[in-house]
Amino acid sequence: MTHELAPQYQPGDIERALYRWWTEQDLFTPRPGGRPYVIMMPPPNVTAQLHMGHGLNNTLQDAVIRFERMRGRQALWLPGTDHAGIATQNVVERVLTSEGKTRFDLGREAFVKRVWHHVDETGATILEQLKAIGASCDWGRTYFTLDEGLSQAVREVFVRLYEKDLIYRGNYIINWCPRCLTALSNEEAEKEEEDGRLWHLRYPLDGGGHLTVATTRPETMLGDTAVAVHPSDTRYARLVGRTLRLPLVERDIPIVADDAIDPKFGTGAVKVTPAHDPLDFEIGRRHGLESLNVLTPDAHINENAPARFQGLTREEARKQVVREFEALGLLDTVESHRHAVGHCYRCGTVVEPRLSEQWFVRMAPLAAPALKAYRDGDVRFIPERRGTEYAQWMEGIRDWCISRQLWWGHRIPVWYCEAPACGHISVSRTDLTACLRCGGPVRQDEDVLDTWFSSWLVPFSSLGWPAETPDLDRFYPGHTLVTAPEILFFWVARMIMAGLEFQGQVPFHTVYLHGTVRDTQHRKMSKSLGNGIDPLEVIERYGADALRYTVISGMAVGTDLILDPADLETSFAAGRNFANKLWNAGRFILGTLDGPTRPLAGPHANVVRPEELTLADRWIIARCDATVRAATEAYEKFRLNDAAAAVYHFLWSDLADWYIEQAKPRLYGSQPGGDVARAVAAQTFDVALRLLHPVMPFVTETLWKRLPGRADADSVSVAPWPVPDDRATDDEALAGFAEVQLIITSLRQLRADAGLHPGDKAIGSLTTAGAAARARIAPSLETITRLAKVTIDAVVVRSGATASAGALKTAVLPDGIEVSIALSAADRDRECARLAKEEAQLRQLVEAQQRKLGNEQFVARAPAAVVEGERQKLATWREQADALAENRRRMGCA
RNA sequence: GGGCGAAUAGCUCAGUUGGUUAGAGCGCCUGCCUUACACGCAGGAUGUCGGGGGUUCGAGUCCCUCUUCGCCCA
Repeated sequence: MTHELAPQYQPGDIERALYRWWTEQDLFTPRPGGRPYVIMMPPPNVTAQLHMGHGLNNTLQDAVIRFERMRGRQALWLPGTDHAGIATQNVVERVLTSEGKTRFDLGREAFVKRVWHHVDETGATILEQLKAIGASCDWGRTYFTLDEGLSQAVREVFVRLYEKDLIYRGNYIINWCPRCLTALSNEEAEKEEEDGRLWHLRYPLDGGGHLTVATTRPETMLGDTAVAVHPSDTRYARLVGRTLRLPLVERDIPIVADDAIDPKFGTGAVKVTPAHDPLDFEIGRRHGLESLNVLTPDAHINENAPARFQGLTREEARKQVVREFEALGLLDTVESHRHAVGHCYRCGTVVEPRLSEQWFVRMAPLAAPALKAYRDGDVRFIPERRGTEYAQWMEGIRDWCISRQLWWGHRIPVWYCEAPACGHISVSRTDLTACLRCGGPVRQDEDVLDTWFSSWLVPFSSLGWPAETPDLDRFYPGHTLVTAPEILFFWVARMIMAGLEFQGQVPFHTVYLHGTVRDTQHRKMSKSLGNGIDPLEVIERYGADALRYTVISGMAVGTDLILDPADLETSFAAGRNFANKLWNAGRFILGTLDGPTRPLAGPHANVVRPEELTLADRWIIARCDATVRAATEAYEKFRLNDAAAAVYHFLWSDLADWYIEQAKPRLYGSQPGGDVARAVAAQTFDVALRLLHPVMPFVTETLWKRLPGRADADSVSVAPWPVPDDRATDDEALAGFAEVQLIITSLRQLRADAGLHPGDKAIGSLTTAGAAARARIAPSLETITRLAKVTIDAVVVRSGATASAGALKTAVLPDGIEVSIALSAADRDRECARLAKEEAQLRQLVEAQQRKLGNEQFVARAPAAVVEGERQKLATWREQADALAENRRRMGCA
């Protein structure tokens, strides 16, 4: 069997074939039986290419779903793709630009056709790429947000909300991207702190003098229709109601008093531009001011401004306005000023607040139940603090601008009557050709809906809603959502609202928001910075398991994942090395087996009886059981890094470094008890493979399938999850083998300190203070001498007379155990110095401990068990220190 | 401006309700191709737990304060 396995694990040979086998066996379709467990994949953009963010997000989801699948749940991980309105339209428009065309050259119909063509060609790419990392999705249920059914869901929701008066159309200030030429929601305009300036501009008063206003955006003064001050501001009280002459434009504008003005900001007098600022818009409404739009959709000055400004960009206009104020002597001071500026989340362009007619969702009625669900504990966040962000957002909820001036997406299901006297607005689940009121000709709204307006429905639209399907019945509500914190408001919060509104239940109970992938300078990985890592390249070089291990072990709850794009070796070698270690441990264990092993438990005739187990057997079984408990608890708490670390330590340190090495003579076959050692090795390895499978599915499956007794169709991905076994708990074995390990390690230290060549056997001795310790350790003498490469004849109870004098290098262990190796005379002085140093360290500890125990307060107030523990420590250290002193005396140290 | 979080070895992070001599992985140093693995084995070095103050018998852990960094909202 062994000859089939190469000495080094070659993931490339194995992964692709194994993934195909998994899907052929249909292992990722929910298996009837257990309770459902559903994870909705955050649908990637249909045109996206896999990046580390996807790699991280989907690895975490896969680990969770594989864990639950093995625990016997009907595990559904539902994949899909998002049509991503702006992003996808941008992609295709860029292609057109390279052909020297615009979407307007093609016209709407041809353009949309072109986008579909592009999506059909490239759409499946990212899902195919997810297969490379091992994603165990149910591909048979894959959806696309523009599919017929999901589009029907969008219409259903639009109509229902409209009929409940939760969708309305209105003229408001929205965030406008002058590059994408569309409205954005508040969430899509990302605020960033920037160094700007505050210009103080003088506006002449009628009848002489002037009023100074402060602004961060001088160019908007072209659209000013008032200046506002706070009503209680005594500096300006007498000016309210008077008129100013707006410079450059030469328009008369009033001075109004409004509570919204902050008297402490700037001069306390604020220019009011209702068409270009949300606050100013409200002020304008209250005072009946005109809203004068001075910008074109692509942010150039329009015909409402004086001719010399028309056609300038907003940046050019700003300079020009400031120049002219300066020339007129109307520029007061200019100070630097930090402020938040909105940027388009798709293209980064500075957004323009713009007065425009759009469709909105009235959010307050939807937010109230969503907030209550959180407060009631129906939905929880990991880490918890994200919940407070969620609650804050819900409390300050603002209406959602859902119309987009794009062509790619769900067209708004609204038809305007063109009959002159009617003007009715028809909203419909089906396409209309006639007005619902008068039967006259209709024209459909030109705009499409925000992509998130379909994403927020995914937890049920992907299951067939609005149709009543078995899937909806079976898989709604789901359980866990694993996603990035960036889309907490965009997506997660809105899904909760939609779930409550349309299904009456939250769509999932746990939201795990993981960190962000960053480079070593803690910058977010991005295409534009060029600091990204290509997951497919990592998989090519290190294997999918290595990628997954690195990502999971670096991803503690609440932290970011730091990777070095310039040094993949540093980031990913650990995972590759671990896979290889596992491979070789498996290679060795499998090589020792020539058939099924004896069972360790159960009502079998050939079951291994407890008295057949050696100390090492009992120890590894107990360690294995402890690892089952630790790993299971960690997975349950989404502490996947802890789960990975627990199994890593068990496999590498406990099983490979200690158990296999200890058991080698028995495993090789010639020694008695070989069948027991083989049974213990094979079965603890089996458990470890199952525990690790959610993290490293490929290598674990490959090895697990080769264990004896497996049928061809068996897969670890649906093997039962290991359960803790109280009979395996064995504190005596844990302590007993730990003592043996300490003795071996101490002897190795003595060897290394003495500069012995690793190949040479040292002459040593092992003494105890009493007979009990001697009896305990004696059975492990073979293990000790073999693993420490020391010749020791017997464990001896020390007495004054037997204390050996001369050039011995000695280590003093707890419980009166001393180990020694023979030392050449030349090394004696060095050894004396080392002993003196060690003793001094112990004496310090003893002193500190005596102070602690001499403190009456401590003895009186600390729990008795703690005090007793501290007494034990003092005794041990004192004993060790005394023994070291005795050694120095024996060796004749100065 | 409001709210929240973080600061522990060179790096990335653990450290559960205060109670071993503060740990792991990687990196580093030394010696080894010991027939599963050099993607390995054995050994080693490294921390005023961000600064200051306080509570306590006892503080990396709790409280206050300062500094720095990050996140969310305005």
